Amino acid sequence: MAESKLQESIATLKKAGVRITPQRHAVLDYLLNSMTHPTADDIYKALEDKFPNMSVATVYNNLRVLKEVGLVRELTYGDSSSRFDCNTSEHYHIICEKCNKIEDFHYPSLDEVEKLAAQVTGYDVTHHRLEVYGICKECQQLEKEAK
Amino acid sequence: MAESKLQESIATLKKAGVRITPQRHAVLDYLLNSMTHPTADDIYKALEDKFPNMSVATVYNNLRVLKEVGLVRELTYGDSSSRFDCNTSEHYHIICEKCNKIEDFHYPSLDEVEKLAAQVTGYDVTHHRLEVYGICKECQQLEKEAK
DNA sequence: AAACTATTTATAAGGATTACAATATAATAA
DNA sequence: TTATTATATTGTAATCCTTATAAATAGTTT
Repeated sequence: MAESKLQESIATLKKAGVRITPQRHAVLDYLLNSMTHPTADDIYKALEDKFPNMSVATVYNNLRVLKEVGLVRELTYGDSSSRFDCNTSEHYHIICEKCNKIEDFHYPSLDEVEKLAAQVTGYDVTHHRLEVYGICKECQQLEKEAK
Repeated sequence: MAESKLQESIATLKKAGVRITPQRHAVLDYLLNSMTHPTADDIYKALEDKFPNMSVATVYNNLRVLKEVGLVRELTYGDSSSRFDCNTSEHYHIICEKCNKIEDFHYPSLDEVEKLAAQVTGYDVTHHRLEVYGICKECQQLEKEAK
C-alpha cells in the first residue's frame, strides 16, 4: 500500500515534469513510510547511510519541490525547525506538550469553519489547519509513577 | 479602553513580581495597540524612535517575560519569524498566503473536537489551535488587476 | 548608603534555511 | 551513439532569527 502510494507520487512528479533522482526518490520514500513528522535534519540523517555524499541543501531542495507539487506539506510548530508531512489524506495533529510527539487523528473536515471564515473575512479560503495539544498516554503514565 | 487594558496588564505584571521598565512598558503598550500581529523586529523598529539605544535582545527578553505571565502569545506560522499577539480573548487566525498578513476571526470554540480527540487518542487535552489559510481581499484585487 | 537583584545593552554564537557557483547527471535531439 | 541542453546535486558561504553571555545600569531592600 505504501508501495502504491509511492507509485502514485512518482506519477504525479513525472506529470509535473520533475525528474526522479535517487536522492529525491529516497526523500519521498522516507516521508511516505515515516509515521513521525520528521525535520529536514531527521531526513538528512536517516539517508546518510544510503547517500553518504548527499548535501543538506539537497534535502531542502527536494522538500521544496515536493511541496510545490503538493505531495508534501510543511508544518511549523513552536520549535525551531519545520516538520514535513506527506499530504496524503486529510487529517489533524495532536501534539504532546511533554514529549513533543506528534500524532495523527481523524475528524470530519471542518468545512463549515472554512465557509464561515470566508464569509466573515472576504478571504478566498484554500485550506485550514488544526492542532490539538495535550499530554499523551505515556507521559500521563510517567507522571503518575513519579508521584 | 486600550488604556484600561494596559492598567490591567500592568497590575498582572506587578502581581507576578515583574518590574515595569520603560522598555517593557513600551513593548506591552505597542502590542496592546497594534491590531496586526507584529514580529519582534517590527516592535524593535517601531520603538526605535522612542528608545534609540534599545537592544533587540530587550525586545525578545520582554516578549518572553510577557509570555510567561500570560499576557502575550507567540504565533509560529509559516514564515520564518514568530509573531506576537496580545489579544487574550479566544479567537482564531486567518492568514493570507500572498502577503502573510494575519487577521483575527471569531468562531465558537471547537470544544467537541477537543472532546473527540481526547476520546480517540487518550490524550489529556489542554487546548487547540486552528488557522484558516487563503488569499485576502487586497491580494485578490491585485491579482485581478494584474490580468 | 550598601548590598542585592533584575534589566538592559552590545556583541557573539547558535541553529535552520537559502543562495551560489561548480560539477554531475539525466533527457532530448541530431 | 554522441552532442546538446536543461536540471539536480554538492559544498560552502551567507543570511536570518533567536538565544547566550558578560558587563553596565537601574531599581529594591535592608
